[in-house]
Amino acid sequence: MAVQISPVPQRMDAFTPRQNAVLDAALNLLVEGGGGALTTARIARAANCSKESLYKWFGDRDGLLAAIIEYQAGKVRLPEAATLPENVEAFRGSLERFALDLLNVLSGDVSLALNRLAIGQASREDAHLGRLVLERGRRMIGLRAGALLEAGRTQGLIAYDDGEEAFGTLYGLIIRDLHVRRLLGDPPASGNGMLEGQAKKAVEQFFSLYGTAEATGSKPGTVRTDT
Amino acid sequence: MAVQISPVPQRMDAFTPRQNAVLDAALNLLVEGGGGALTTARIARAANCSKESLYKWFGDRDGLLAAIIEYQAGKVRLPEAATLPENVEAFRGSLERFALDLLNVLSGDVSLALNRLAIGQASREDAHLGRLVLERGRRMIGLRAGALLEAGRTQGLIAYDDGEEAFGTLYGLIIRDLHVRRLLGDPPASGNGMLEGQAKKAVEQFFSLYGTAEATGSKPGTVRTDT
DNA sequence: ATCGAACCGTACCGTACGGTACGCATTGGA
DNA sequence: TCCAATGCGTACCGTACGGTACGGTTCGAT
Repeated sequence: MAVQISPVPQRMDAFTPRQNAVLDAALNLLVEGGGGALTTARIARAANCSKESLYKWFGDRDGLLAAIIEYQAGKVRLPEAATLPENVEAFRGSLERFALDLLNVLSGDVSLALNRLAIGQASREDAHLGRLVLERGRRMIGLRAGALLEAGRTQGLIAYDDGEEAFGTLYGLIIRDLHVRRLLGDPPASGNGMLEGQAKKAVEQFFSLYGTAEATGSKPGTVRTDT
Repeated sequence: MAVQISPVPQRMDAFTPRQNAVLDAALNLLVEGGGGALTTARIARAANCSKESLYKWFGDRDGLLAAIIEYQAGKVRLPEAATLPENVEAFRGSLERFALDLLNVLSGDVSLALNRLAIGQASREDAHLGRLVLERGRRMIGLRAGALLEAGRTQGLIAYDDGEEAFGTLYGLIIRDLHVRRLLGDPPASGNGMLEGQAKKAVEQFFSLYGTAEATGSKPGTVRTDT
C-alpha cells in the first residue's frame, strides 16, 4: 500500500489520462459537429468507451459538459509573468501581442464551439456552463491584461484609476462586435492580416485614451487614421 | 373568382393577425423558458392552435423559428430621420441616447433569448438563424448609427474616413463585453443608472478619439476619468 | 340551407436521446 | 492461479420530440 508521493504537487481534481482522452474526443466532436452532435452515444463511440463509463466518470451529462469546459480551460496556461516594459515601444508591442492573441483565441473554433454550447444552455439550470466559461475564460484574460496594464502604469506609460475600467475599454476597442458576429456564424473577414491591423488600431486608440504625455509625447503626430 | 385588389400595397411576406398572435405566444414562450421550451407542441398549446396549422403556415420548425425572428424584427422601426445637430451638446445627447438605447436593447430579455436561440443553432444548417439575426438586428443599428455619425461629421463635430470603422469603435466602447456576458447568463450589474453612466463614458471616449477641435476645444479640460 | 375551406384538439408514428443493466475481456495484486 | 476491479460493447427502457393524419367544429360564401 505504499503510495508513491509525487514530488510535484499535482491537482487532485484533474482527470486521469483515459478521461482526458475521452474529453479530447468529445471536444473534437463538439468543434466538428456543434452542440447537437454532443450526445452520450456519439461521445462513447468516438472515444471508444462505454456510456456506462461516461456516467461513472462524470456522473451526468451536465457533468460531462462541465468537464469538457474545465479540460479545455486547463490546457491554456498564462504566459510569463509580466515584466516591466523598458520603453513605450516594448509596452505597445506587448499590448498589440495581447490584442492579437485575444482576437485569435476568441475567433478560434474551440472557443466558439464552447461559447455556443454554454450560451445555448444559458437559459437552463441557472446558466451553470455559462458561469463556468465566464470564470475559466475571463480569469485568464483578466489576469494577463491586468498585469500588463499595471506594469504600464507603474512605468508611467499609461494612467488610469480603475483597472477594470481600463481593461474593459481595451477589450471593447479590440473585440468590438467580432465575438458575437462569429458566435452567430458570420465568417471571418477574408483578409489574412486583418486581425493584426485591428489589434494595432485598437492599441493605438487605447493609447490615445489612456496614454500619458510621456508615452504619447515621445512620438508626436503619429496618430494614424488608417492602417 | 374576382380577386380583391387592396388599394394600399401591403407587404406580401407579412403574416396574418392570427399568425402574428401565434408568433407572439411563441416569443413569450421563448423568453420565458429558453430555446428548449420552444417545441411545436408547447407553441401550439400556448397559442391555442394545432400543430398541423403551424406546419401549414410556417412549413417547418426552422421556418417557424425564422418567422419568430422576423416577427420580432418587424416590431422595431427606426426612429425619426437624423436631423443635423445644432451644437455639440445636442450631438452628444443624441449619441448618448443611442448608446443607452443600444445597451438597453442588447440587455433586454427578448434580444437575449433570440440571440441565444440563433447562437445555439449557429453550427447547424449554415447558421441560417444567425444570419437572419445579424441581418435584421444589425441593419437597424447600423442605419441609425450611420445616419447619426454622418450628421455629426457634416456639422464638423467629428472626423473620420471610414464610417464603418468609426461605428465599430463606438460600438466597442459602448458594449465592451456586456453582450457576451449577458448571453452567458451573467446577471446585470446591480446599479440602476449603471447603463447610463456607461453610455456617457463611451460617448466621451468616442469624442476623445474622433472629435474635432471644434467639438473638444469648446469645453477644455472636461475629460473625466470617472463618473 | 348547404357547401367547402380553414382550423382546433387529439391521437399517432418513427426516431433519437439520456440513462441503466448485462455479458465478457483485460489486468493487476495476493 | 485465482479473484476482484475496471471497463468496453451492446442491448434495453422510458420519454420527448418533429412531423402527419383524422374527426369535429366554426364560419363565410353561394
